[in-house]
Amino acid sequence: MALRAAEWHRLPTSLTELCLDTTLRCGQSFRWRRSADDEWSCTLHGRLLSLKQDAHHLHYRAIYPSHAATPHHDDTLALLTHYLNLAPNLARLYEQWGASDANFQKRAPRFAGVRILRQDAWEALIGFICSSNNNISRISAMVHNLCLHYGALIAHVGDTPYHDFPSPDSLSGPSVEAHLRELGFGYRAKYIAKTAQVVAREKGLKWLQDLSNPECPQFGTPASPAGPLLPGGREGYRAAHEQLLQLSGVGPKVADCVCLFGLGWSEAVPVDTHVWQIAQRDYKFGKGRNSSMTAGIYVAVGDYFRKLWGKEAGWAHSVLFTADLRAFSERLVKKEEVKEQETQVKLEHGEEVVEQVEKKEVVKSKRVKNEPEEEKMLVEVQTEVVRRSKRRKA
DNA sequence: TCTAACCCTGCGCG
DNA sequence: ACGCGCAGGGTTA
Repeated sequence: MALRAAEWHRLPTSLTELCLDTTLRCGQSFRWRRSADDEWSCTLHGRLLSLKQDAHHLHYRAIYPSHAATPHHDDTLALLTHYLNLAPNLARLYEQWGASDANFQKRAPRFAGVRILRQDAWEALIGFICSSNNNISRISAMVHNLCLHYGALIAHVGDTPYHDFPSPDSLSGPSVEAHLRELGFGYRAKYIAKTAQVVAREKGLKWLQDLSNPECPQFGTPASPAGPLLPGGREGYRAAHEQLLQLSGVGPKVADCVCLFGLGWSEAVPVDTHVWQIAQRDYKFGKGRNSSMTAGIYVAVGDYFRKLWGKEAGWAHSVLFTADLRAFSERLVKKEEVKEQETQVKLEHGEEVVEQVEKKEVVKSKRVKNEPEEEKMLVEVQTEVVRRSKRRKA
């Protein structure tokens, strides 16, 4: 029987609830590729998934490998709902974060629809090992190479082949490290090879998957409660983070990325140089010469944001992170000249500090060569802050 | 707790 | 043009 061309399906959604263009480019995942003008494709659970979006609908299509028959009961809708994490009401979450944080309220509107994906834990682990001291476009290229050389071919879009993400087993071979070095992975080659071996032979993939938040487990597993939120995060999150640190190439930041993007721990707040800069610029963390990102500071920043935003702190953090990405700099708030008067109250070193803040936003033009095709003037907003602080006893 | 070294690339500057 | 410094979603020893 002749194979029917894969059909497009659709489900209702708004750009406030899900913005594909932002969500798939914001650096939480590295495998989605543009397969057409407004179409994104990626292999997922043994099939090629393509997505596009208009104002009212998300359109999706699944293509299975030619040797595999299209399953009678296609679970693509369930997979998509799980992967895109469509259950939470995002507009409401944005409202909540904005209500407790004026900075979020100010920056988030241009970055609506950023959704935390529920990625496969193993994929997230390897992807974020690649992310150390690296940029998103090279990380994506590296992950793409991993799939090309070690993952099974799933399907083509036009002439472009799409491969699956490689299993721990297939990255455990004796020559993997040398090969990855040839492919330009640098020192990460060793981390990947070593971690693959440990997961494949020693700990097992189940070990990794069992670190998941039981409230939103890996695709296909039932949910159960995860316990109360503590200042440092729920107990299961703390445990997962600690376990991940055993792996080669996994430090605090990468472990938090895996927790947040691959294991469903929404309170995980990965603090990278970028977030650290945000914390210093917008949340009054120390800017002094000697305020480096120590382990203690790392925890303090995470705890601060968990207290500010609550259980979904990692999600809120991702929105602000996205707002600071160079790739999205054309969306920065553009104002001729704004003067604001705000009164902020916050805790610093156990003291309550009342600040009269005057902000002057100065528009600065800057040329960005990063995106050659859109060689246009991008607007960067620089905020000059004049503070008059008054301390009073708590 | 603090530093340098680590792979590789793209950008800005002299 | 070309070389150099520097940073890019850090981690390791």
